[in-house]
Amino acid sequence: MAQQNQEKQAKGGKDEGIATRAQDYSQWYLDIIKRAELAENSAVRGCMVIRPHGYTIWEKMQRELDDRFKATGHVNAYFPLFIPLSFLTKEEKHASGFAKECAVVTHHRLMSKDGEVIVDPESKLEEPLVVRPTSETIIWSQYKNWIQSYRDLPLLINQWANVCRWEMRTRLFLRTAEFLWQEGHTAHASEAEAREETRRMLGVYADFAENVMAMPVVQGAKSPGETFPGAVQSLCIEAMMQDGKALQAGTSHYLGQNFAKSADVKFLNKEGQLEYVYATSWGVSTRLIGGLIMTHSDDNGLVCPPKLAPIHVVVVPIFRKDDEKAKVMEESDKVAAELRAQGLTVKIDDRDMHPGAKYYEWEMKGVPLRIEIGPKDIEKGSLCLVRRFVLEQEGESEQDQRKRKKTFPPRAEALASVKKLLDEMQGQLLDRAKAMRAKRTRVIDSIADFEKFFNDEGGGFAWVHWAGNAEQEGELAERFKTSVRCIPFEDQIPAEAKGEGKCILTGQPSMHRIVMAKAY
RNA sequence: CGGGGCGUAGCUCAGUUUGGUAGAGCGCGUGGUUUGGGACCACGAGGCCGCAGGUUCAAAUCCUGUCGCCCCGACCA
Repeated sequence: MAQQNQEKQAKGGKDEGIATRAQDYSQWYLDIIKRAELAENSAVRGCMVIRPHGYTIWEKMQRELDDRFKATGHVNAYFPLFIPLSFLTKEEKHASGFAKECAVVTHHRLMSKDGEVIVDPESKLEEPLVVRPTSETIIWSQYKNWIQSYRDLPLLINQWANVCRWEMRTRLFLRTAEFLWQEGHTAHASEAEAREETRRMLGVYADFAENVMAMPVVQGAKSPGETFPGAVQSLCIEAMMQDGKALQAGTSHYLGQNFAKSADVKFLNKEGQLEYVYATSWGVSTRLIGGLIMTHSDDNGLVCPPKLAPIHVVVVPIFRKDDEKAKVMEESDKVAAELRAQGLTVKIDDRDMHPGAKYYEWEMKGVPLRIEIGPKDIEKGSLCLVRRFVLEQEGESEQDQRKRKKTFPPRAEALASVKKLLDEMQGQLLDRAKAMRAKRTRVIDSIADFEKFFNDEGGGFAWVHWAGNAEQEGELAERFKTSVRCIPFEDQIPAEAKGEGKCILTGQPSMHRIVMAKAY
């Protein structure tokens, strides 16, 4: 950003630019988060402060997801932040999977000494407490008391919580030491039912991603190497960001009887026999906000799908003199009231600033629709509607595109069209994201083409036949920084990628193609 | 955790080579003129130069340590 700002200053421009995607994609991502006031770093390494504009997006995500969880029969509950160390050691694979990234509480008291506050060495806990990296262990220790009979099943519980994973390298939203998420934990009387639940909740995530976030995803299973510690099988949704890298946007795990065994949770089935319970867990996190940014935003700032936009419409009053101001403000209030009556969130920006400055600011913050109201509009009985974005047309100048964003419909017509317009924009975002993904998706049958795709053509999703083992996957990771993102379900495979073939690396027969990509 | 870069006003950065009273632009406050794509004038507020030691008559500047941020690796949702 420094270089760009210097350029802008040299041109006499304003010191308010962000990096462009072409210049520096990761800087662009960070600039947007900062300038749209979504989040910022905190005094604690790796932990972020989610600012109101960002948190509102999360609240809207929560509402949409929670409604879907309830509609599929789940209820919310809350389990503790702290997990006794001994709990975490019960399930061996699970424990070793998280061992390297756990925060541990060892004392319970502070004291003053020589003017400083120190940890009181006398207050050492008998058993250290682990700050939850996920809650399977503590939840299942409780489920033991709740489940005796098949009549107690299925147990369908979700919790909204924070979790802590002590990451070496963090990035706002995508990977932070503490993050917010939901974790569903269900118990079932049969493997089939648990597997069905695993798949159902992945479907909920996919529906949410596409229809609320306007972010298309590929649904499938994780390779053994990427399976959740302690799970029998992990399912995932994978989205493609604008730089062609994959983002795991949600996971749903079939846990088999692993946690039931480690927590000793048995139930009496209809036949009167004791059996271990079958389990699932599934989660999405604030990482989705990172995915949202990298799917839709542009060089002017955040682009937010209307369904998640903290503000749907910003009204910018325009006036010169006091008598104009009175009329314009009155009309602005009326317009806002009529839109609010339609259930829309409307902000009137009446700050004493030039209108242009406000336009830039609200574009940066991703408000989908702007209404400019000035004396001319009142006189003509029309409104000036400005969309946050229009679909790109080739060879179009910035000026022309800006014009295309604006319309001046009669007042009544304008107010009646706002919801339709927002819906249309929601749809356009999904279409645009799908087109972007299609452009960076290839069916690939040789390592040479694979290399060309990732090294020369920018990369993306490569649909390849794969029969390699974990070690061979590692070889590709070393050479191209790619990994198996998911083993897609049959219905997720595009027509041109269907059918059997030979492994791209080993030449061994392969039943169907998988998705390889670089990943966040 | 390894390699590289950077920490000076809210932001972006000069100043560090060669030690000598802390700078610019933007932003912020007040007053006035302005307001249909980032307004202008005047006045003003704001920094123990990331932090802690050390060298020195004197440290933003030299030395040591430490913390944080960014980029690239390894690890990960």
